[in-house]
Amino acid sequence: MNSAANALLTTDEPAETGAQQIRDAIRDAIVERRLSPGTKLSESDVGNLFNVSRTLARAALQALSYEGLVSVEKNRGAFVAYPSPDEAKQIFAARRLIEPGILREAAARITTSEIQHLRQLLLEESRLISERGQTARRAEIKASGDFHLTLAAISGNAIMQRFMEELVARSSLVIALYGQSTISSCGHNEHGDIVSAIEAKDLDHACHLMLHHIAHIEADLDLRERKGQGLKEAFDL
Amino acid sequence: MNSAANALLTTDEPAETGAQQIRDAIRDAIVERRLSPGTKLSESDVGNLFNVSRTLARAALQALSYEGLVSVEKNRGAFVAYPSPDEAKQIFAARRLIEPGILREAAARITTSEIQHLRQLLLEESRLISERGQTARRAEIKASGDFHLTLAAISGNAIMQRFMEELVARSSLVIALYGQSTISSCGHNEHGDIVSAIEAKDLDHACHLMLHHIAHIEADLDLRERKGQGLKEAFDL
DNA sequence: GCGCAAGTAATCGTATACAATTTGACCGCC
DNA sequence: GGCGGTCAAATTGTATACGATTACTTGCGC
Repeated sequence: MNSAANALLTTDEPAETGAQQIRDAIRDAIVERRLSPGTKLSESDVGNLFNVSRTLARAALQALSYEGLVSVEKNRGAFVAYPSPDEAKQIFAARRLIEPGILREAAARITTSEIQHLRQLLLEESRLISERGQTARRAEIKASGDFHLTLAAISGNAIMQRFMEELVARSSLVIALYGQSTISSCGHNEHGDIVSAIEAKDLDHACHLMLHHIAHIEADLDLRERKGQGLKEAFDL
Repeated sequence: MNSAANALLTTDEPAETGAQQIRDAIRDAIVERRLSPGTKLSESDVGNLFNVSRTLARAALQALSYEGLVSVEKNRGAFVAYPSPDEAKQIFAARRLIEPGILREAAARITTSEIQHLRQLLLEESRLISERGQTARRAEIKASGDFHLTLAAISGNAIMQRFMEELVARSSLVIALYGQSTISSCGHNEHGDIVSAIEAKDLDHACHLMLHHIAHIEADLDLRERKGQGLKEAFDL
């Protein structure tokens, strides 16, 4: 749940308009890899699944297409996005470009209670890593992303926060497609090191660690054209 | 027209699906300040205006709300976004954070023909500045933004390009609301200086100029709560 | 005259219905 | 047997219709 992260400073409007709930549900499913890239998301099917009309299903899918999580092809349907290696590179290039800036901004505004909150997240994350089971894996994936999102939230810039939400979500897709090792966050807890550097007010070091962290994630990818880059829909299930 | 900018490397799908055409039309109107912040955009009115059903009008407005150009209020309607001073600060903070990175990326990949293209844009821009008339003013606003967008396009990162499109569009709204001097781009052609710095391969200087350029735009704003921040809809036309 | 309340008009939220396009299959023809 | 065309099924694109919520107005009571 990123509700923990959002609880910090997002202005939540409890009355969500149906379509948004569906959008969030599908997004969670994609980010947690319950939906594989390339999966067809028919408007009718989505509507039936959530017991709403095609109108709402369509709206939700359109919304997800704006975030780059699903690609809608004219008169053909919506599919869970299947990022190309080039797109993957762009996603991580964008993160390398953005995250140091967010980190600096966040470090300048961070309070002791927020640091505690971050440490809490890290604890939860490491607990999930040690745990077994698919649900734990999914929770871990989400927790790993929540660290970066929380940092963005602390930075106080809602726009950058939204950009990061998109980038983190799409990163999850890329890792699902091209990741090699079982899990994204490698052995050492690089997140913890970053927090420590922030706490020590060593921003340059923190940024350095962040860049390395992103590089490590990217290094775990095998970014080669999958067999059937163009005919990916062949087995879209 | 940013078609000139897009012509560089965006993959355009000529068959746009109705709603997108409307979205683009409204976005252009907002960016060119033919629509004032706070203006009500009723779904029915938009639909009638473009001779389409409310369905498409609604889709277009939803899309624009994702870009932050219109704000839809539940059961009340859609309005041209009325960015608060705080939002305005966040928009420019985001630009300061992002644009240097884009600049570096673009400078690393730029070709001589692209430099020529940029110079062409600058020429067109300065021509518009010297010209009189409202249409020239609107074209100038667009041209000023197109410089930044073209730079993003040259960077080769479609994601960052999209982020910049949103930021530039929203900047236009902010300037419309809080701008003091007649036009955003101040006296000296800072854009030209940036291109020169790029051409000279002096990236640090180019970034420096870019940051100053953004600062200059921001310095021209009077970011104080407008009278009636809350009752802005009182005279929404 | 002012404040409050109920009714009414307008607008959005959602569902359903119809039209257009694509896909896959079947059948005849070469 | 392979190839091309035509037809049917499925899916999306768009429009219309109905229900719900909000804002406005009108009228009554004070």
